[in-house]
This record gives sequence, C-alpha cells and structure tokens, in this order.
Amino acid sequence: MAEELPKNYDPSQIEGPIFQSWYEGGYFHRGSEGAGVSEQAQQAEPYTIVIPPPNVTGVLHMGHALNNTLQDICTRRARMQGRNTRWIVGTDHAGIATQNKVEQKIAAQGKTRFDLGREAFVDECWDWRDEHGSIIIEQLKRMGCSCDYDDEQFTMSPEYQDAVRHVFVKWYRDGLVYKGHRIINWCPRCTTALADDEVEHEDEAGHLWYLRYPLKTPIDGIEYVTVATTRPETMLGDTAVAVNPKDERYTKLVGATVILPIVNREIPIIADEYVDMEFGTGFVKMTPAHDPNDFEVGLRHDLEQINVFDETAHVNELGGEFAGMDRFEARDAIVERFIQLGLLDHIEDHEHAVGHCYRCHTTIEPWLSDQWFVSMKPLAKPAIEAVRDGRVKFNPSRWENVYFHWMENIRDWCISRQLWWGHRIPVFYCDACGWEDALDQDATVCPKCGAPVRQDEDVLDTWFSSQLWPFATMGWPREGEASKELREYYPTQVLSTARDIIFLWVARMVMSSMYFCDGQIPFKDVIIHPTVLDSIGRRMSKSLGNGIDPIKLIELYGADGMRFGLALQVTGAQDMKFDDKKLEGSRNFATKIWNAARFVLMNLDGFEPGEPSIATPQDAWILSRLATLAANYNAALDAYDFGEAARLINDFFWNEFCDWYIEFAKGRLQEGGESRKVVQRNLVFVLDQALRLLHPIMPYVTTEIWDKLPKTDTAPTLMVAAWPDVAALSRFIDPAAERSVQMLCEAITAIRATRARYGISPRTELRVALRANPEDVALLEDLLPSLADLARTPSIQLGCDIQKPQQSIACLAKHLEVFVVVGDLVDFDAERARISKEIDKTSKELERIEKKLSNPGFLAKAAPEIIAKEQGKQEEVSTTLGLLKLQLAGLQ
RNA sequence: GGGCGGUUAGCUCAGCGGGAGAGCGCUACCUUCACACGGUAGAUGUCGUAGGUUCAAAUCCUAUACCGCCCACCA
Repeated sequence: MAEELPKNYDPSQIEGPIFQSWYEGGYFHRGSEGAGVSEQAQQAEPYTIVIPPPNVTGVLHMGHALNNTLQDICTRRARMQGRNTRWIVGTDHAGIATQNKVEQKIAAQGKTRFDLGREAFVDECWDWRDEHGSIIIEQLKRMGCSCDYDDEQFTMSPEYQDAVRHVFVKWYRDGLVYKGHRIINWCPRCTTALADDEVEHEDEAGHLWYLRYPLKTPIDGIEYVTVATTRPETMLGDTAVAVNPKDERYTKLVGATVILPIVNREIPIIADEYVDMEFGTGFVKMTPAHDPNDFEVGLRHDLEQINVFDETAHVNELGGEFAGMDRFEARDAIVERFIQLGLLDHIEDHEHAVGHCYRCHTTIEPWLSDQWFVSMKPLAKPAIEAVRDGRVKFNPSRWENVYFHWMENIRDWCISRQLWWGHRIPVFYCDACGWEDALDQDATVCPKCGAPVRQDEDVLDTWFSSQLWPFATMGWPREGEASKELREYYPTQVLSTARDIIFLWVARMVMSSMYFCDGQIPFKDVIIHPTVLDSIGRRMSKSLGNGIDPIKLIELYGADGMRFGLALQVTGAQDMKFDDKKLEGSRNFATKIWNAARFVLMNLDGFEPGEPSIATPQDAWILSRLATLAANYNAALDAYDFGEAARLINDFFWNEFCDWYIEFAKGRLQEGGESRKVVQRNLVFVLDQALRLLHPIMPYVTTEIWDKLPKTDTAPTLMVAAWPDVAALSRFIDPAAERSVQMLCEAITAIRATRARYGISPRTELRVALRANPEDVALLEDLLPSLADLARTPSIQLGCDIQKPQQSIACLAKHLEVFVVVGDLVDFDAERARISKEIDKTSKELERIEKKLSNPGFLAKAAPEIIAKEQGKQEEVSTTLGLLKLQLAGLQ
C-alpha cells in the first residue's frame, strides 16, 4: 500500500472525499466525540462556539479564512479532548447590504423597490437569500471547518424573528426602547438612519467659508457679524447666531437681530457655552435641524428647527431658489450668491472629519427625524463589570480598554432603519384614538377604540438581531424542551472576531445576554484576531482590487497549507500583512509531513503493535522532545497563541523528528530484529501523537495519513481520536538523553562542516577520533553507530586520552573534540585562519563573561541560578579557548 | 485632542529583563533507496533615535521620529 503513495501530497484529490467522510460520519454534530477518550474528559463542560454569522450577500474573504481557521482549531481540539462540542453556524440577513444588492438587481430591470412594493420586494430578498445564502457555507466546508452544518441558523428564521420581537417588546415595556425626535446619521443614498458606530469618519480637505450676516440695526458702527462654516448649504436652515457668553468682544451684540442673507429671515444672536471663542470669528451659525450640536443649543434656546433637505439630501421647498438642488450643488450656488451679495468675507482651507455610510460610503447627512432608540447606559453597567471582573476576557487583553472606553461613553442606540428587508418594528398605532403599543402578536384593530391599526413601517438595525445570536440560536426565548439546549450549552466558550465589530456586535451581545439570560455572559473568551492586509499594508477592498480569494489559495496550497500559514501569522499584533508566497512554507510543511509518513509506512513490514519503548538514547530523546512539545503546544493553544503553537509543532516535526530521529531510525530499520521492531513502534507512536496535535490546524493531511497508520485507538477517525495526554507524556522527559543526543548531533554537524570545508564528498568514508571527558565517553559509546552512519565515518576512535591522529583536522563540538582525518588535504593556512577566527570570537565571549563575573554588583544582586549559569559558561568557554589555542599551536 | 499597534538580517516576521532567532531570498555542495514543495554546510544585524531605571536592556520607563489603526459634536 505504502509504495502507492505519491511523493507529493495532492490536496485537491484528498480534501473532498475526506470532508465527505466527516460529514457522513456525523462528526460535526455535538456528541460525536468520545471514542478513546477518558470518562473524565467527557464529563467536562460542553464546548460551544458561535460563528460570527457571515452576511448572506457575502463570499469568503481573507478575514473569514483567518477567523474560521482559528475557530476550527479551537473546536477540533476541544472535540479531541472529549468535550461535548458544537460549532454553531449560520448567516445574517444583513439588512442594508442585502437590500442594496437586491435593489441593484431590480435596477437592472429598470425598477425601484417602490415599483415592486414592500411585499414583493421582500420576496425578492428572500429569493436572493435562497440563491446566495449558501455560498459562504459551502466555502467554509472547503476550508474544512467542522461546523454543525445540519443545524444552520439564520437571523430571520421564524424562531429568530420571535426572539427579536420578544426583545423589542420587553425593552419597550421596560422603558429602554423609546421614540425620539432628534438628529441622527442619515444616509441619503440608502435613505435610512444609521447608528453612530455605523458611520465611518475620514479626514477630508475642505474649506471654512467666512460668511457675513448683516445686523438688522448696526450697533456701534458694526454692520454685520461673520460666521465660519464648513457647510454653507445649511445656512438656509439657520435660526440663530451664537457667541460664547464669556466673550467680551461681543457681549453688546447678544440679543441683537441679524438678517439671514438670501432667505431674509430675522434671527437672534444668542449666547451659549458651546461656542469656542478661539475658533473662527467667535460667531457660530446655528442650524438646529442639520447639526447635532446646534440641535442641542437649539433646545436650550428654544430655536426653531428648519429642515431644508429631503431624504435624498436635496434642498426642499423651504430652500427657495435652491429647491431641488443636491446638497453639494446648493453649496456652490449659495457661495456664489454670497459673492454676488458681497457677503463672502474669505475662504480658508480646512481639514475636518466627514462621516460616511459604512455600507455605501456616501457622505452622511445629520438629519432631523423620528427614530427609535435604545437607552444604553443601564445595559452597559453590568456588561462593563463582566469584563472588569474577568468573566469575559479579551485576547489580546488590550482590547478590553477599547471596550471600556466605548462602554463608559456609550450613547443611545438608534435602532430604526428606513428599509424593507429586516425585522419590522412590532409597534402598532391607532390613528383614531392615538393608542400605541409594542406587541408580541400582530394586531389589526385598536384594543381601545376598535379602529383599524397600522404597524410601524421601519425595520430594526441588523445588529439589533445579531446581538441575540449566541442565545437566539439555542432556542431562546422558547421554554420547556426548547430551552434545554440553552441550559446545557450556554454560555459559549469563545467568540472569535475582527476588531472592527467590537462595538457593533461584541459589546451588544454582552449587554443583551446579561439582560435577557439572567445576567449570564454570552462567552468567556473573546479572540480579536489580526486584520488581514495586502502585502504592502493596505486593507483589502473591492475598489483597490487587492483582495485575495481564499478559495484560490486552497487550490494552490491546499486547505491545510492555507490554514497553517494563517495560524502561523497570528501574533499579538493588530495587522497581518499577507502575501500568498507566505503559504509556500506551509504547503511544503504538509508535503514534509506526508513524506515522513510515507517513510514510516514504507518501513512497517514486520510491525508489531505495542507501547513505545526506549532502547537507545535517541528513543529517549525523541520521546522527551515530544513530551515537551505537547506541553508547550497545548499551553500555546490555551492562550490562543496560534502563531506560537504552529511554530512549535513545525520545528518539532521538521527539525527534530524528520531531521534527526528518522535519520537515526534508518540504520536500525535495516538492522532488523528487535531493534527494527522498537524503532518501528516509536516511529508510529511519535507520528501518531504529532498527527493528533497537528490535526486541529491541518485536518486533511493528518486524517489521510492517520487512516493509513496502524490503529492505536478505537476512534473511527482522527477528528474524534483522543488528544495527547500532556501529563502522561511527561514521564518521558529525560534531560540526560537530551544532552547526549545533542552531543551526538553536534559531532555529526562538526564532521559534515569539515567535509564541506575540504570539499570532501558526503560519500567518502572518513576516519575520526573523539576526545571527551570520561563520563561523556560513557554516554557516547552507545551513540557511535549513529555517528558512523550519519557522518559516514565507519572508523571511530573514542576515549578521554586520545591523541590527535596524523593528518587530521580538529574541530570542537560542545563538550568534545572531534578529529577528522582528511589525509594530505590538510590546508594549514586555512585551518590557522579558521582557528584564529574562532579564538577571536571565543576570547570575546570569555571576556564578556569574565567582566560580568568580576562585577561585584552582579555577584551581589543577580539570581544565584543566573550566576551559576554564567560560571558554568565561563568554564566551558575557557576550556574551549584553551583547546583552540592548543590546536593552533599544533598547526605551527 | 485622546488611545492603541508597529519600527529586529535584503524581504516577511518571532523573541519582550540575563549567550541576537525563524521562514523566504542568497552562496557552495548533493538528483544519497521519505521528501528538490528536499538534504548538507555557510554568509548576513550600531534590535527607529535620544535619555533613564537596573549588576544586566532588543526586552522595563520617559521623550521623540516615522508607518498604520481606533475613538472624539470645535463650527
């Protein structure tokens, strides 16, 4: 069988069938774990992760690829640890995003949503969802993600709609949801309100226009006041000019009247603390309907709110000659009129932050309208405490500060959206008697007067429904049987996501969970993973065309290669510059694993199953290294340090198992007999354990190989096999074996280096002599066959009083001298040069150590073990230096 | 205006108080019976800058520069 394995691992041939076998085996469901796992492990707490639900409009991008890799690593490890494991998957209806897509689609047929009408349009959205909603789920399967696909959730399913409605009604009754008439962020392209955190601010180069507003009656010869504005078009709605009450320059003008140019409205000069005396002229135009600050000032001074824009940000009928103009056309036209009137004082360049819609990037218009809000302060308090006292932990922890900062300065949340696709607000109105209520069930007639009622036209912010994801996907608020799941699996363990939705989503999940689930947190750990940027550090975006398609990467490097490569790059930093070249190493690692396994499988004739056993120092060494790896690797994963975990296992597998243990094993496999059997068992054991450790990151290649290995477990497939037992493996830790094998490896390396220097072919057999102290000689005796084998030195002399052979080169490995007989090739000049250089380096090293050890401060204050270490080093280095000097002298 | 992240070998990045590391690239040799997506041996760094703390600083502190991100109602 083994001979049939190709040299290169070909993911494209293997991934599909393996995924199919996982799926058909039912291993993605909770309760699939358990084979070969201790009862204790099975009794551990269930392990649940909810996926951040991708938008139904979405396709897999690099952020998803990274995020879902991390979640799958967590999920697969927990499953192997025997925990009752479930990864809840599903999609988000994504209100604005989906509505935009569907509007684009019908626009191609020359229609708007108003042509279709609400009901038909929503039907179109559902059709869209049915057609596109499964794309990303299929892509998750390509990645190998072990989600519970048979229980796919959707944020608009009938059950989910009930949950959303329940929340709204409860908050309405508890007075946390209320309707307000105020300035909100309005997207004139999406024609909907947005929450504060759905607005993206960007600095833009703009202008400050200094406009003169004439006084009705000149005061002390002053004929006009000059206001500075970045938005001249809003002057149509001005209802006052404000100055700071402390501004002595203008005290006499407070209470005066100015004539608003063009519109010729008489407006007062008022005094309000809001005005910054240092900025501009000290006069500020007040437009309560178009600026949130002016709105507040307006409330204090009872100013009229004049809304001069319609919902598409065109000037409305109140704008006189400018009516019908787009806001930016109106800006130019109004500035032009001020010039004509001689009232434009001057213009300055001015950089300022401008808000944009996070969905379509249109400039936001602050707009006065009636909207629904959630009162956030009472919700934030327990959510702050949950993080403060560590019930919810952020990883990396610094994100907690970001969370606190937002939570402590939280403002009420505008939740109504003027869209059709979404959860319709369950508030009903009776126009006849003025009755209004939020209802769990639809109503048609007024309970008070019997007149027909109408439902609120607006829908809820998508995040209003997303915030319920961890518990609404588990049957909440249903009772009885339906709530069993929630009792068993809630709260979840880990939430992994990108930093840009800490406020939009993460914080709100904590708040809503604590409110609705009896103060329970929704998850214990939050992983904030790095943002994937392009190779020169830019965000990946459609407009830049610099995005990378993960499916392409899977085709090129295999799902395992992509996953490993992404995991490897997860460090504490906030960004990850990505380049597909970076995955080459990970693909090569998969191939390396494949070939190591091929080697093992090709050498299993006569294999007898059994426990690993220690017949040589190399056996002890590799088992010791494995035990250390398992402990460190497991700890790294516990700390969500995926990059460290990937590095550790890569180094162990490649640099220790492949480079040395397999090479050591070759001779013993040839030898046959008991020697062969022991090494076979150890190879299989170490490979098996390494595959288990690797499986969460590289599920496909490990499964493929594990299936071919002799069974060491009753588990039907690797993904439900037992996770290596770190505590049990620790019995293999053996510092003495690590030291002797290290000595061996150094000797081999020294001999190979000598060959390279003298151009001696690796095939040429050499004679060597080794000189070491007596106890090391004893250790090395067992290792000579390996040395002979790997250094190709069949003739070895070993002892503590060996004489340097004729025509030999001396080289030093730690703790021993190696003499390589090179015959008449010895190049005395080159050797002298080399040794002199070594002496130089070693002297400096010794000097540094001696300086340290002669420093009284060091001796007095450094930790004793550090001092002992330095002393040991001093001895070692000075011995080395002495030997080098002898060698040099011997070459004269 | 406030906060955060980054600055280490040509490139990408680990290391985050006690001997400067990896991968890629580069040089030489090796198509050796697991693997050329490989092996062996090598070369490569005033650890952004300036101060400070410490017996000891790439690592801690303080400034500062540059790159990037986030929050913030100065028109």
